[in-house]
Amino acid sequence: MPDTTQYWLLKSEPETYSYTHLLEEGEGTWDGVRNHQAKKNLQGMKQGDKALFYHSVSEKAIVGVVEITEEAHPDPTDETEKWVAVKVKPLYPLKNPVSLAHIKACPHLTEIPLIKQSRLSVMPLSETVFHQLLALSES
DNA sequence: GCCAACGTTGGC
DNA sequence: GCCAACGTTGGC
Repeated sequence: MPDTTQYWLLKSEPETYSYTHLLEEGEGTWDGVRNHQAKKNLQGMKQGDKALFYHSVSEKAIVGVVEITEEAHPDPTDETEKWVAVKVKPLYPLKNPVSLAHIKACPHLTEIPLIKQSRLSVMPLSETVFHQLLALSES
């Protein structure tokens, strides 16, 4: 079987839903998305895909890696049944969180959606970028 | 606290 | 269909 894993970045305010919280729960539903582009990205996710977990606002850093455990289904928090959610489980936290400032300091990473489209909360990453971002945790 | 970037709403 | 007003997100 060819490896068809796709890579993503999920953004959350740690005060609302933190990686620590996800670790405690063991598995979490990624709901509450109310943006069409983010929705489209959620619908593109396949079970087994990997995503970076980014804490926005107060931390502004990538703090961990998660895996998609359930593909897009109706968002339980949405009464209109227009929006979708996925389920994720934590894989491992990063030893050193990768800060936004650190990412911005890398010339080869200035074109990623996290930088160019700061308000998007669910975005695709290429495999290369995914690994480049993880590598920053080691430097 | 401020502001830029977007998205949504509603008047016309 | 256009656009002003307003709300939200998120970086600084």
